[in-house]
Amino acid sequence: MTDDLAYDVFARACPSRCTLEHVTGRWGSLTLGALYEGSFRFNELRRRVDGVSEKMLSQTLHALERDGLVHREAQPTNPPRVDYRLTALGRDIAERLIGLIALVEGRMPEVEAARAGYDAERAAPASG
Amino acid sequence: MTDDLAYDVFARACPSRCTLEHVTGRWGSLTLGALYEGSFRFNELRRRVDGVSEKMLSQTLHALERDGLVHREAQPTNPPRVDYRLTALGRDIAERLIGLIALVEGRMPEVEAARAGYDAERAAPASG
DNA sequence: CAGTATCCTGCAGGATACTG
DNA sequence: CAGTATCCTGCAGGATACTG
Repeated sequence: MTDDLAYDVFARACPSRCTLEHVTGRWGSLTLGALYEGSFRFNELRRRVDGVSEKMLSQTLHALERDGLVHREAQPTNPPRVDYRLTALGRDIAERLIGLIALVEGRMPEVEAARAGYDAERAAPASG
Repeated sequence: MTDDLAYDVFARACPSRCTLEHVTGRWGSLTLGALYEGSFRFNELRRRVDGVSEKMLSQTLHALERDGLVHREAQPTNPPRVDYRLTALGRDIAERLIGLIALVEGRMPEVEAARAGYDAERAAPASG
């Protein structure tokens, strides 16, 4: 049993914050985003979720499956075929998450401008 | 200069993902949530954002200020008084974030049920 | 293919002490 | 009060090897 305990420890400290972390976390959000596009097999997901390792994808999918956001369907063939897709709940949450991401992305010009201003102020503190 | 470089390094890898991480990250989300309630001073925020250390609150506020989500207003009195509040952009983003959180919290019964099912299946694999 | 098991490292972030 | 500077540690998460 890898570090399956990870979410147990987490679970102890969090009812919903835990799920939120699965949803908004680095790999969680990217995985939900990928699965919002459709159903995928493990290695398809690995390719879609840029930069994710086997271990982290596996861990992320387990967490999301346990939370009831992702459905895992395994065919007992050889070689095995496993498909992952969002549940209804997962789709609802992914939608909101994507909404938040879209909002932030749409406002990036403002963010970039703020950053430029902030940095400029630090570079030339005399002008204040 | 503490680890101010942290967000520079980040910034190199991310245009919007970086901001997203500030928004959805552990302290970022809690800080936005707290500031959505009103304007607060540094130590007021420390008390409201449960469990945050001085260092992390300072770092978080800097990141959010730089991104243009939080406005910092310092009075040059002695002792100093500094107030933090959301900008218009910060409010828009906080609203969406809170919407996501509310959705997840509202659906926690489903999540808990899914977890119970998942765990039960693991505990008694014979019943499958 | 779809994972799990081990080992290892960087860095988020806590604790503590200090400053204008 | 509102922070910054230093030091230190646990753990997220990568790399690699292995399995049904």
